[in-house]
Amino acid sequence: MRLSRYFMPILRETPREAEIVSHRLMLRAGLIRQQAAGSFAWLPLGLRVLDKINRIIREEQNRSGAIELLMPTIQSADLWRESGRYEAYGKEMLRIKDRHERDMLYGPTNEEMITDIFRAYVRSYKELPLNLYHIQWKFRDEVRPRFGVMRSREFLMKDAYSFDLDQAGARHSYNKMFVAYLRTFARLGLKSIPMRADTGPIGGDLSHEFIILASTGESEVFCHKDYLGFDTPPADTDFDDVAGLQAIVDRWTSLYAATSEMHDASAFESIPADRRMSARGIEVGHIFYFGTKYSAPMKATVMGPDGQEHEVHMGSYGIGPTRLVAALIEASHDENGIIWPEAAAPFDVALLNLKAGDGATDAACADLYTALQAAGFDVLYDDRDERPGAKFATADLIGIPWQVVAGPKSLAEGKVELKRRATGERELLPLGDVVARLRA
RNA sequence: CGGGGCGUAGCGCAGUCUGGUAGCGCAUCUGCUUUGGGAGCAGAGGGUCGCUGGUUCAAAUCCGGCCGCCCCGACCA
Repeated sequence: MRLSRYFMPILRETPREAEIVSHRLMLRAGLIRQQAAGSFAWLPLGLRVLDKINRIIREEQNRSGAIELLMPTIQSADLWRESGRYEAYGKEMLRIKDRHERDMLYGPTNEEMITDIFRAYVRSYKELPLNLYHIQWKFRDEVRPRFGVMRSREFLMKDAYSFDLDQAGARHSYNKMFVAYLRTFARLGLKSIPMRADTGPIGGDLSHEFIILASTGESEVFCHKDYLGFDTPPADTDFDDVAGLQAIVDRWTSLYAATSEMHDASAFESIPADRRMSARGIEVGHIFYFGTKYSAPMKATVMGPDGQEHEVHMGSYGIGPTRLVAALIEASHDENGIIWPEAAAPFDVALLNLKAGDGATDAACADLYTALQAAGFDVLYDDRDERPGAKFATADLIGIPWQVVAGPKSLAEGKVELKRRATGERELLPLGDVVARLRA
């Protein structure tokens, strides 16, 4: 993409409304624009990041056996009356009437609707297990939206819903998502730690929040330091291996880890002092098992091998992609701007033409641009007629992992400079070596 | 929902206390010079001062009502 033809409205100064670093940087780098309290337009650069995140989420959901569909944002109140939540859900639910005065709502979540879809088609235990997910906009009318997309009213959510014949099956479904989440966050360059979460009236141990560590995180977390060294389950993990998955989950839940709400000081104190870690974190995922909470009132049943109808055991599993964008920035930035992990970066390489308009420099950049694209890299080519300083500042701000800097000075020797955004390391290398170096 | 704060040019701000014809920086446009860490000079354009009543000869400024946004707390992915 040629920057001169792109739409990337960066801000030199920080808008007043932004307090936390991710919000400031998202506005400055032209990722989002606020349209109302807790409601944001995703500008081209931000949308690229969101798409990258969604792609990884999809790959890992699919790998675990979950199946994607897409449900509407506007739902009928009738379904929610069936589950009893139309009355139970508070003012966070945005209630709407259509032209016929029918009660509608903008979905804050989709348990009722997915249960309706399930019960309409699934009759037999032989069709289980089943896990259906979608990535769809949600709306929760928060009393006080804040921190940009970290806590907005409209937000994107990947929500998956599992259906099983019994609790043992549901546990395995839960474990699949548990492992898929570990892999998803790891691929985004994040260290996530599953922490026991409140299971509400259901009880049991099947609810975890996935927390990533960031010094500016919203909540205080306490955990055993050894989690930092745990390996991520590999790509070839067998999701049908019940015992194997359980072993992974057991390991990842074997040590103490809790947010302040679930914190047990005495349990924490029993960890050797040098293994204790208290830090700040951001919740990026939440999974839980809730049994027959919806299948019972909504009569979602299947015929079991015993010839009896069984209410299915369900679980739901959420990740907030829009919130993840902010979380990535909170976890990775410096005073100059964003530092994207390669997997989520809007572009792979920023190509800086330090003297646009100069024949030799333009020609060298054009060649590099073509070669990098041919090699499969997403390249943002800064071909604007700007001073070098402005280009460096822009590239640092938007956080593209690699900068290829081409100016008359180095080109005179047939070389360009390669800078790694994360570390600031620079190296001079011959024009022809750039593609190979980036591939390494 | 309780407490606090802020609405003046695209962005960041001054001006409000003490009423008197709306200003600064950045950005934008034109021209020239410049080109390895947010350039210089010269010129230009851009504002119903959030909205609405009122007081006054006169309101960004004083008074009332409303709207929007932000921060802290309670609540949440």
